Amino acid sequence: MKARAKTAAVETPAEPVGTLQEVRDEFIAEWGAIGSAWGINRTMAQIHALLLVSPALTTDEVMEELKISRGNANTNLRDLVGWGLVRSVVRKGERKEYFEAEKDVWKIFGTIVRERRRREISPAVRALENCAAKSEQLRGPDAAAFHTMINQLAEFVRLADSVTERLASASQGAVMPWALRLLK
Amino acid sequence: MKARAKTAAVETPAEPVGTLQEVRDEFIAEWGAIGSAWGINRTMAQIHALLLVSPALTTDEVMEELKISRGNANTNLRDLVGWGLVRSVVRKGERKEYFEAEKDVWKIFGTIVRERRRREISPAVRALENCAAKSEQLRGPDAAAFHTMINQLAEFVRLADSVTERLASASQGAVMPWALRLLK
DNA sequence: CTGTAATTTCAGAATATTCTGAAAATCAAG
DNA sequence: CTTGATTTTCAGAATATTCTGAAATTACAG
Repeated sequence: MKARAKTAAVETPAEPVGTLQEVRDEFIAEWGAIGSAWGINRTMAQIHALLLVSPALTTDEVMEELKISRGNANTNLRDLVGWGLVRSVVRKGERKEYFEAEKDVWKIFGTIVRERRRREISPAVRALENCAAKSEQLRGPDAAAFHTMINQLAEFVRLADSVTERLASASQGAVMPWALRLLK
Repeated sequence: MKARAKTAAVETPAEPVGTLQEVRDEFIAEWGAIGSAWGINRTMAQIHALLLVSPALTTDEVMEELKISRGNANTNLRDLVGWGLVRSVVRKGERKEYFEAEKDVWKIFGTIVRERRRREISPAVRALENCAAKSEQLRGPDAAAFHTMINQLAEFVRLADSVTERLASASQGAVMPWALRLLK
């Protein structure tokens, strides 16, 4: 049960910082909070966190660790697979399905950016360009001001869309020097 | 009521694209949807959209346009002012307060990035660094793997934090060439 | 096939978020 | 002060989201 090194009990004179189990749980809770601040379902983010710091786990192990129902675990694991953040692996000779998270932070970042672009930015671009096109037809002073504003927004979001497209497909090696340049 | 150019009724042989009123409402609905996809309250995003394409409005005008209650309008207007996306202006001789949106898209972008960094990224950095520090103390093979993962995440998020800090305070003139370089 | 483990689905329950409307507080002019 | 316009607050209602648990389905070994 205890995931402590065997020597720990006899020394460690300083204040205890918590067991691996405790720090792991803290991380899972934090990552869940971070996820929900960014529009990702809290449980999904917690499962993701758990898998980031675990070997491949089964649905039952995830249920047990996070104390969640089978339906909840199944749905969110599927969603994570859908995002491309988790893959399911089958071990030969076993019926059960195991789930394993991608652990390369740059790949994780690329996947999230790509998915959010696809699901949220690109539709927004289309919607704004549609409004911009319609406002083009309108005449009158109010329409002119409206048209100007919409066009500025559309142009800006289009630029953001292009930038995220590049970011999503770039590798760490490509992004780092670029980030460092920005940081002076 | 009709915000159409006076000539429109006699020509416009092509299919009508909608009145200014209609396109404006479409834009407000779209911007609301975009906002909620990014973790911003839908009504807040709609009020923001309305103010983006309007002159300064009073609380009552916002209520009327969006068909929302006084409490709702007041709270969300205050939040927008808190974000720095809207300012309240007082006209001499009038008691009522008017609300006016910042209309420079680059300033809007900077404000949003700065606020999200302050409210969401920076706390995440602190939380992760806290976990990283605690995991440092732990011993054992499981702890080592855990520690490695947490450190990679912490380092990555720290980089993201720095980049957004720069982005938030940069002007259009500074960001554009940098974005264009990225786009080849 | 048959039996059983594993997975998926989904109606209703539990939670969380947002909104309303009216009362309370604030403010400024007289 | 007093009055009336304006703004703020917040309890309860309405809505939206997420979760549970068990039944239905699927998949596979024998």
